[in-house]
Amino acid sequence: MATAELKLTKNQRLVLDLLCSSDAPMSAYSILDQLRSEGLRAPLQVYRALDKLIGLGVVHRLESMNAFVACAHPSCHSVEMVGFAICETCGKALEFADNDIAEILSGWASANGFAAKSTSIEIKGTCASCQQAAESASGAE
Amino acid sequence: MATAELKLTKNQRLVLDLLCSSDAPMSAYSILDQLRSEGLRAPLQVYRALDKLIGLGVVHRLESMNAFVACAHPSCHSVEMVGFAICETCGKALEFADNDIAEILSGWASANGFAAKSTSIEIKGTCASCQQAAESASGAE
DNA sequence: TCATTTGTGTAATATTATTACGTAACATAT
DNA sequence: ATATGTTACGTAATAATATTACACAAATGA
Ligand SMILES: [Zn+2]
Ligand SMILES: [Zn+2]
Ligand SMILES: [Zn+2]
Ligand SMILES: [Zn+2]
Repeated sequence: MATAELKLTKNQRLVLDLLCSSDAPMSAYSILDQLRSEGLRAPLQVYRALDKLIGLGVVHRLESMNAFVACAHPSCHSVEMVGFAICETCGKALEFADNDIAEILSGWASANGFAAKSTSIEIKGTCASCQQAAESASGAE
Repeated sequence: MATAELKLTKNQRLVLDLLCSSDAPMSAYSILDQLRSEGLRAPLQVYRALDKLIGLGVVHRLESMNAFVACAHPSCHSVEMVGFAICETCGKALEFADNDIAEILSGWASANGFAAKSTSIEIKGTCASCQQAAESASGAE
């Protein structure tokens, strides 16, 4: 994560560091709860920091979950197209980037006269490790 | 819209018909307000109807807007992959289906051991007619 | 210095969604 | 017909998520 050199305010830094240390997406209010000890008191302090970080591309919003996650990519913080595979069992979100999809989507957009600003792809399902866990559990019964 | 032959309850029918007659996505609470005259009183009545209709594939949820829209496709009501281009100016949502994208995404999923259940793609931007309106407005100044 | 932008803190409020509980309608198998 | 299981309904209360409004402070740049 090459976010250390970013010039951020105290609140923005707190939120970003927390998200980076989390292994799963967090809601704005759980971010707030975690940062009360650091002096944050109101939802707006979190939402403002999140807005800025999302604008920088170092945090993404998971639209389908009202949750937020640090960008998994070391440098290329895309705001234009972001994709996640979200496991409904463990709650983790795998970020992916796919040029082919980006091209098809921008092709569709230009063919339809639509000026795209940002695209979000969210796949819901079960991740590999949760599938294995489920298999071995049912096998052991 | 081939939804007439669907066997729905009164509340489900009310919600679906309202969404079909709307030219833009609606929030659950605006659906409720529109249907108060028909006897609906509580959010849950709307959410329950929406859950059912979404399960049938005749209504989609726009994750990024907390809004709901009737499926634009006459027969093939896909639950697996749905895509929308959402205009941030007029609020309308254009539904699209793209086999190429579905294939790439399912390819990514199987390569990563992820069992996908549903996928949502949401493109935010400006639709063709709103772009033209903006152009002619700036040209007229 | 002055003006502008950006960020902060607090309070109040708006919007979206769910839980809990009891009842009614419907299908269908005995 | 009656018992059973499933689905839907209505109401109330509450939880979870997000925004508006206002006043002030810090950083930025001419
Ligand atoms: Zn990213
Ligand atoms: Zn998992
Ligand atoms: Zn559809
Ligand atoms: Zn438009």
